[in-house]
Amino acid sequence: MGRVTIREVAALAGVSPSTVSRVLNGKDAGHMRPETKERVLAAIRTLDYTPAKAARTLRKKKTGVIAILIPDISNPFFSLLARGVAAVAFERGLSTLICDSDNSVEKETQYWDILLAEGVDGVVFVPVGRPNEAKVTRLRRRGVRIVVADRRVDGYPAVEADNQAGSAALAVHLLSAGYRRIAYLAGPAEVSTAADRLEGFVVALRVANIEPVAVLHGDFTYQSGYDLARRVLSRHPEVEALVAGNDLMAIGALRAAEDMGISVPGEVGIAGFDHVLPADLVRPRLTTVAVPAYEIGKEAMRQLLEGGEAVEGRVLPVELIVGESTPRRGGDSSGRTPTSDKS
Amino acid sequence: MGRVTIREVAALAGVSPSTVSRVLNGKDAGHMRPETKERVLAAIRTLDYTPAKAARTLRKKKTGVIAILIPDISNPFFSLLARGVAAVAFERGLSTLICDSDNSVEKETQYWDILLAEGVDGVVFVPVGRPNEAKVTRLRRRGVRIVVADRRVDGYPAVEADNQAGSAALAVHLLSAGYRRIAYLAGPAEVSTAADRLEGFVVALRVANIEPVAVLHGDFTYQSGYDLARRVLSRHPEVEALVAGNDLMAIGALRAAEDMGISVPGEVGIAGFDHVLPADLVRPRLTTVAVPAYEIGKEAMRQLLEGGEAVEGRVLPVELIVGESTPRRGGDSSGRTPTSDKS
DNA sequence: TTGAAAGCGCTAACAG
DNA sequence: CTGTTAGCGCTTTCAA
Repeated sequence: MGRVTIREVAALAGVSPSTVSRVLNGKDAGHMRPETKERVLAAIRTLDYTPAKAARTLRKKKTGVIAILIPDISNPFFSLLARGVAAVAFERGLSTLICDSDNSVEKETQYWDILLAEGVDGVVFVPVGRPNEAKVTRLRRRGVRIVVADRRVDGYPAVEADNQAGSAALAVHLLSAGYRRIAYLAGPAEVSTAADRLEGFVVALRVANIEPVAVLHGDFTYQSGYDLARRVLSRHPEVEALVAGNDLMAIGALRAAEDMGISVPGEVGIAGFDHVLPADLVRPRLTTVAVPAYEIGKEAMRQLLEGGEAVEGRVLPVELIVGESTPRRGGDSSGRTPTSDKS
Repeated sequence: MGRVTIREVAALAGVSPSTVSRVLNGKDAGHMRPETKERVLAAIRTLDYTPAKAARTLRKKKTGVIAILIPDISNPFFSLLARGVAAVAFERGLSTLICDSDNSVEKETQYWDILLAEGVDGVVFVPVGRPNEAKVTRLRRRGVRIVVADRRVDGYPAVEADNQAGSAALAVHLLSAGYRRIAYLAGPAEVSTAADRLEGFVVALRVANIEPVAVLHGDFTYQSGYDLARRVLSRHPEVEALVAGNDLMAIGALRAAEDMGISVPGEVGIAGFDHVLPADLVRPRLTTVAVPAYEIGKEAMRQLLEGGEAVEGRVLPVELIVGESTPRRGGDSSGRTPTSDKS
């Protein structure tokens, strides 16, 4: 029942605890008799010894724990990202602590205290909104490295997708498929990801001298996509395509159209962003932009390790996925006929 | 930069470290001068002191960390379950360590070593298959409580859904809707969840003197649902309904039928189990059984805390959700016409 | 090439 | 009611 300690191993091997420690830490490069080392290893095996992490941490002042602070682990995008972080951490022998802030800035703030007490060595951070500077600063002062993922926050190194380029590609695709009257259902204005996607899209349209029919802000949830789509579709019967800030909202929009008796893509085209699993399950298959969530996680973790003082962000490429939800439009640019608008 | 310690707090407050410790641990019930306590609290605030967890752990031999060991965090069912565990742990001031065994018994086994070193106080465990007894026993010997969730494993307390009852309800629904020729696409035979669902279903059919047309085993993934469905649909043109062991497999089956040009629910009905988000996004809406993943997580964590020696399982109720994928069948019981079978 | 000794920061007897 | 003392299990000088 009592834990096996390094002293017992030392005793069994007939050496001192320091020697055992050296073996454990690979500090035996060249200058240790292979025979001694072998005896220690044998003792470790017979006693089934595992070092106590707490003691080691206390001594070294490094926990070997990386925190992943994300808004919602049950969102497949974030869980993929988390897996990416964990994969790289695992390779390096680091543990990961997943902290789910539940889309609440308050809970997120609580977590900063916990992470401080926990003594994590680094944090991969996907903020819910504007992070609590004071709390975060306390960690940074203690030398904890923090990398922001999938967002940008001033003063922090960040790893994100090329949202602007993705949106631009999407816009070009829609334009060349014949869509002109387009409404944009954006994510929260204060999140850089949402803002970038919106801006990339609007700028690309502008090049063709087109303005969106409407721009509404939601919160990246299925429900907000549904609600905004209903609003737009009833107020703007002429709209030809709905572009959402992420896939979840796009799927919500799809259902809204369905519930209003508007056929997709027959009467209105729909596009999303992210390319998360649920989008694959939906019919018509969604036109979207694939964001490498797993890669973002891996890259963020690498940045954490390399710790170059570069506060610049790293931007990963995205890929346009053309589905069935935005087919080429016929010459008709009149939108739905008023009679089909049963808002 | 250097960490603030309990001694510095003590010095500033003009007391001994033990007194500070007492304040920190609420060991001041009645017998401490309020004034002293106030001074300590003030010192803590001015110095912005946070106790070092590692030191505390080393002393108390309790880490305050609960591990959640699950097969796949990007599966919405498990991430919901994990959130349930984390919610209860958070209330009690415990941290949670999410470990993703990636559907691999081997990685799961590795994790037992890590958890041992980490010194977790308890584990909520969703096994991939048959767990490595030896590794798990090491933890248990050291007093680590382990609760199995969403499964049963001999000798462990468990929290699971009433899979048999759910399957029975589903069977009754299908029978009364007029389905007779039913194939069952089960999960892995060695997982109790899959076995219970299958058994509950078959037993309920038997009451009506009916046997399944076929029973095939998959592995709970979308892909296996797809593959098994193709097989069944081409070999058994007479089949009227496909019942899958979980929603992911059911969605796979849906796509398989679609790809084979078989209409759902026109020619064949489909049902699943779990009622996870993606199932909501699919059309036709899936008939399924809602399993309270979040509640299972919460309850498992509670069991961990209560630690009653009850090795009995707690079984949570489920609810039949009737969707559009299994409408009442007309009198025709002839199945699809051979010509529509384009396997 | 190895051992002895001194803590890391905290808590828990045991005194007073 | 509060202080003193002795470690928890490990790593790391410093000596040998």
